[in-house]
Order: sequence, then structure tokens, then C-alpha cells
Amino acid sequence: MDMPTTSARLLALLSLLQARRDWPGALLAARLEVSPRTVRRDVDRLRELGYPIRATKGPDGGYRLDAGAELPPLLFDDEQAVALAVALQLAVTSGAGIGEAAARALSTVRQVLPARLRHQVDALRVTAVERRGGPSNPRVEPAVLVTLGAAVHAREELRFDYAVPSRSAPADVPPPRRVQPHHLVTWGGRWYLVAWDLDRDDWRTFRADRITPRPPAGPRFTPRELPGGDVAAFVAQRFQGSAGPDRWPCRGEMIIELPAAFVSRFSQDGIVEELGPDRCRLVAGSWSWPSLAATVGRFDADIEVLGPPELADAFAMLARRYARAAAGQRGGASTPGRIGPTGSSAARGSAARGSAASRQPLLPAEAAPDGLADNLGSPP
DNA sequence: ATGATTTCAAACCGCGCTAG
DNA sequence: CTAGCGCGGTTTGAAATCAT
Repeated sequence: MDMPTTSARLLALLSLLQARRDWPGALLAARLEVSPRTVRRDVDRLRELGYPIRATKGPDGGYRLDAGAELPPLLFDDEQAVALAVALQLAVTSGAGIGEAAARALSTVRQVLPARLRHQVDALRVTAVERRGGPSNPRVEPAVLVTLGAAVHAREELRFDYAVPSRSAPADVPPPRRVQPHHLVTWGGRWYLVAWDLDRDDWRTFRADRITPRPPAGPRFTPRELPGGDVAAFVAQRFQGSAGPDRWPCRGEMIIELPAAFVSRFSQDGIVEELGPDRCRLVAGSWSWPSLAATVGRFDADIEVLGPPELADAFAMLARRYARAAAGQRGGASTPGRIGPTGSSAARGSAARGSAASRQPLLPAEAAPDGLADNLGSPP
């Protein structure tokens, strides 16, 4: 067999050092089929090239490749290289917001892949399929992900602005959220921050693309026990667990002056209880109180909030906002327009028995824009 | 006691140059 | 073209030293 060249042996040595934490010099010499003395010189050469190789003496001693300040040239075996390329492809196509960086990394990796591996990787081209053919996922700034990940890792409290999808008027910007970030997770191609909300004293799941961090990070916190044990179970339970409003962070109860059958048609997720021919009780959930109020507000009927108070507050807030919007447009003049085929809800007594077509909500779920359809339909 | 480190000398090998 | 020679780099072994 050919005697490998010095440089080839150096690369082999580097590969060995990367593959395991500690290597006694004698073991390295055996693997490389050279004398321990040669290993010693090779280690010196690698050190001169900038690889931080630490040696410990005594029993159980050996060589170790430390994590350096800069990324040294890496060596991957075939399986590692293919796994890396496939993972990068997934990141590129998942729309998780790091696609661009992943694409550049993939290009770099692909460039140096041996031809046989490049063919394997190209044959394994992966495509992350969008769930339900929905709209493309919003982009998350990689810097935001880095900030969130760092806060989770350092167990530092975090403040951030959270953009509520239904909010359109920047008049009253909600105060920043204060949370203890516990986990950064992906679900359905989106990034979520699982955190303990310090103001609401409860667990919350925040969409990362709606988060704008407000540095600096707060004090350190001691992690809490996540209900259900691990993150996977928690997130799965929250997003896809038992059907019903329980999976939403904001759940409310209200009475709507409409037939139960009608309401249930537009609230697949809610629990509808018939209280009378034109009256029902609805328990529904959404991502935020305003969005829950807004989606229920689509029904052209009177609503009575049974609870919680946050939902009533959200209705009041929306009412003020809608009033301002109307005043701004019409200068406070009376409104001759009718907002639905059945007119105002005051006419419901006479028009109540109209056809179903006359009872379309202002925004039928099927035609609603993403933000609204999400809230009563399926997880975002 | 074990194993890394250092130093030194010797042998080996590939390469380029030059003379025949 | 081939053989001889010198040079530089590499490898090896041995011995002494240092650290755990």
C-alpha cells in the first residue's frame, strides 16, 4: 500500500480529532500507521495552521481539538456531508426565514462535495411542502432568531413588541411584552417562541415573525416546568391537540343572537351551544383577544360577552377604533349605508327567518384574508 | 507511574542540477 | 538520457524533562 503523503496524513489526523473528543497519542499513531513521534510533529503542524489542539498529560491524557475563535476548514465523511447538504436544502425551502443564508451555505458545501456525493445530494433534492397550500410563510429576520435563541440559551428575560395581526391603527401601540423565553421551536414551517408571559402569568406561544425584540435583555430567570413535560408535547398539544378552542392561547365565551347551526358553520373550531331558535352560546379561541373579538364581530348580530374580561375589553377597544375609523372617513355624519343584506341587527326580529344567504357574515370564512381566517379556522 | 514535550542525531526520500 | 551529487524536507528513535 502507498505511503500516504504528509499532507494527506494531516487531513486524516484532523478528521480523527474532529470525530472524537480525546485521542491518546498512541492511538492516533496506530490509526495513522505512523510512530507516535510523527503524530506529535503532525499535531505541531496543525497548531501552526491555527487549529486549537490541546494536549493533556498524565493518565487518561491525550489530544483534543478545541472550539476555536474562527471556523477552521472542516472535514466531513461522506454521510455527514450528505446529511449536511440535505439539512441545508430543507432550511432553504422551508421558508423559515434563514433560507438565504442556508442557500449560500449549501452552495459552499456543494462546491466542495466530491462528484459522487454531489450526485447523491442532487438526487435527494428536498422540498418542504406548504401545509394546506396556504400562503407563503412570513419571513423571520435571522437576527431576530439569533436574539431569541440567545435569550433562551442565556435564560434572560426578554422584552419585545408583538404585532397583533388584526391591529391596523398604530394609535395605541400596546406595551412591549415581557417574557421568560424557554424554547424556540418550528412548527409547520414557522418559528415560535415558547415563553412564560410575565404580565399574563401564563405560558404563551409567540410567532417569531411578529416579534420585534426590544434590547437589552432583562435579568436572568430560573426556568419553569413546562406543562406536559417537554416542548414537543407542549407545542403539539397547543397547536394540534384535541380539536376545539382549548388549543388557542385566548379563549372566550359569548352569546350570539343567531341560530347555533349558522354560527357553527363559520366557527369550525368553536363549541356552539344552542340556547334558542335565534340564540346560541359560543366558546371560541384565537391568538389574541382583539383577533378573537374581531372574528366574532364578523357575525352580523348582537353579541354578549360572558367572559373573560379581556375579551370584553378587546370588544370595547375595537369599538373605539371602529368609531374613530368611521369618524375619520365621514366626519361624524350619519351613516346611510347598510353593512349587510339584513341591515342592522335591530332588524333581526323580522328578518331573522330569512334565507341563509341573507345571513352571510361580513367576512365569510372562505373569503376572509389570511389573518382573520386563521383565527377561527386553523392554527396560524 | 504514565504520558506529553523537547531536543538531538541519523536515516530516508524526492527533487533539481550537472557532468558524462 | 542516465548517473551522481547536494539540498531540503520528512520520519524515526532515543534520551531527558515536565506535568498530572
